[in-house]
Amino acid sequence: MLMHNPPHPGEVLKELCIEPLGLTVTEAAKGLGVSRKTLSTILNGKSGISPEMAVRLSIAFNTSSESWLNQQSQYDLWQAEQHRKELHVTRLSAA
Amino acid sequence: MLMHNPPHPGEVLKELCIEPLGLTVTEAAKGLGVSRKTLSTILNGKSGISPEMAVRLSIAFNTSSESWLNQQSQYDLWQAEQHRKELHVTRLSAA
DNA sequence: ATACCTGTTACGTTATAGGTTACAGTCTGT
DNA sequence: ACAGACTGTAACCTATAACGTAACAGGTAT
Repeated sequence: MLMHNPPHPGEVLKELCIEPLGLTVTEAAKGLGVSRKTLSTILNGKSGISPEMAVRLSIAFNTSSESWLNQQSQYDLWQAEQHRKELHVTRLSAA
Repeated sequence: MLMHNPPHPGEVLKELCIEPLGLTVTEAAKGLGVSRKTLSTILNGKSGISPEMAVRLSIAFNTSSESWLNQQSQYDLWQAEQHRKELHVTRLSAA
């Protein structure tokens, strides 16, 4: 289980890829083959990185698609773990 | 990038958790706090393991939620990678 | 000031996880 | 043998989220 709130992958994308290369949202979106809106919502943490988007990012930035999707998974999982106590789940053992 | 088609997480869940413990779908669903249908569709590969479901599984089977969600990510990513060629993405470098 | 480009928001579409309910098959107990 | 309870699954509906198109507000340059 993770200890600290992982950053939203869109934040990482912005700081590690978009800004260092001096790319605008428009340019990056065009390169990724998505609308400006789609990229914008990701960068602002409004939506997550889908599996297909992870592949797009891997092509555009020559990275691994796994790293992008794993970041998203860690983020989603941390959110879900916050409600662990509220889930009515019982330990399961041999019937 | 993964080389081989990863199994659907539901298949793993069935073979590693449900069947070894001799649990029925009904019993397991009750323990997990979800409907029989929800568990059934997962076991049959009709739906994936959501972040919340990963946490449920981690509680019920005393495992890590990460392992479940990562399995799902690997599965989803492999599907997305199959269409890598069809995505119109261009390499992005400094503007 | 007028035209263009920026990023973002509003709206509609589509896909999917989830619950409730209904169904078909399989036991079990009279 | 059959009535009842249980099994897993399918049908139907709802909620959430990713995506595109189009409209918007804020700049900048001509």
